[in-house]
Amino acid sequence: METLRERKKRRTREALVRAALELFTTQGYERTTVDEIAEAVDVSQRTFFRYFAGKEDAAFAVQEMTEAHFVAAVRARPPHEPPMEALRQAVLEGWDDIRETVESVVPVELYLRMYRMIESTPALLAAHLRRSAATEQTIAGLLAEREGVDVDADPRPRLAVAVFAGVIRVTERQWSTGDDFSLAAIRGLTAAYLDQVGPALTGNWRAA
Amino acid sequence: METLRERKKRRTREALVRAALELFTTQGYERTTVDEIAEAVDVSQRTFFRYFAGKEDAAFAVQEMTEAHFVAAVRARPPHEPPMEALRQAVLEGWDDIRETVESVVPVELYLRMYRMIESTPALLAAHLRRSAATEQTIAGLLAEREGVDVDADPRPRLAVAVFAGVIRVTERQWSTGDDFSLAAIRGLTAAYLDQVGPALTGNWRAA
DNA sequence: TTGTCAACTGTCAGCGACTGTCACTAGCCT
DNA sequence: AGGCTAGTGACAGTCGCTGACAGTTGACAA
Repeated sequence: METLRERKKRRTREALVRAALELFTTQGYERTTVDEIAEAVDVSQRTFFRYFAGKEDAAFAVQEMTEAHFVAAVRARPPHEPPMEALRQAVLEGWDDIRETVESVVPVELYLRMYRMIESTPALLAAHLRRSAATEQTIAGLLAEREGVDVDADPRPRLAVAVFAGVIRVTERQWSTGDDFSLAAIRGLTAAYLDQVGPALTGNWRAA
Repeated sequence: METLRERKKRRTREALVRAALELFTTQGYERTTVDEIAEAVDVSQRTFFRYFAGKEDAAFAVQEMTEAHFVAAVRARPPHEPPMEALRQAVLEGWDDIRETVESVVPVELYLRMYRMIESTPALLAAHLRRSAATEQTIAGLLAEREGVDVDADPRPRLAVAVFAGVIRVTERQWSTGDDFSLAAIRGLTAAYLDQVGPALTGNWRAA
């Protein structure tokens, strides 16, 4: 069972995340200082840095949970599914699950606002892309294992994941700049865009 | 013609770039301070920041030239070429041209070392990915124009570019972690990986 | 050629992110 | 109850970066 000390720690951490996201999404990321976040939770700046490696870390605390969920979702896919189909299903079916997990820490609405803030803040976008690249590595490893090929010898796992991730990026961007921020919207976009990959690669587009 | 002032400016800037890349590649990016770079060229720290928006900017000074070249190469492709073919040719044929341009500022060997440093330094990798994302936007616009479609209404331009960029990323990574750093090597990898996209997307991989 | 103007530059001062150190408090465990 | 230790606060210091101001030097006209 959870000791008092651990409980306090978890509370402090979650309070810091909530305060950080709230401040980031209202004043902007750069204009929010670590001191402000610490003060909002009534701890010292030094303590903030004991919970997070940096300001950036706090900003991605929730994203980290969703990434872990996606990886788990891919891992849970039936082994007979072709690679791209497994990725597709994992991302489409994962959202409801993710929603619940997120809600246990911060309001989903705050999570969505933060998502947009990441997309529109260069420093955060850069960090997001780097983190995505790391996740891609993990997924590539999973696919290789599923299909029984060697990740380093066979380029197909990494290529498939890179292509998939590229589509997801376009989807994210479109969703975050649109005006419908519902989960249904991003699911619809994801499915539609994945279906458009084939047409986008073949021939020229004037014929259609 | 170039005035004395402009000549001095250009020399200072190029000296700063060379000093920066030299220091970054030998001591590492984080362990190199702006003061060191400025001191190596015998200017004040303040002057460094008048030439570059930040330490990061200096690190990507050369990359910026190659990106501009790639965009120009795509723009120069015959309009009848299908989109993906235009990108492929632009990247494969662009290298020799780029090599010359790079050489006019820093030794190619230093450029290659810097490339690897970027791939292996999280902060630089993040910046690199963000910059790539920006370039992707530009290319997507070009493709849309070529094909006479609307970038915002038709997802295909962005999807095609995202897929292409994903493949290039995998190629870059493979090249920078391998042991053959020649231009021929990266050209070969690029062609091979682009050809592998189709197979990577369809069916499962065990059959092959 | 010379004087004026604008462009560059150096110096100084300061902010914010981040780190090391050290003393201290508060939960844990016997 | 009392020792042990994880967690914290306070303080000082480094580094990236910016603003303000003053000095210098090249450009260009008279």
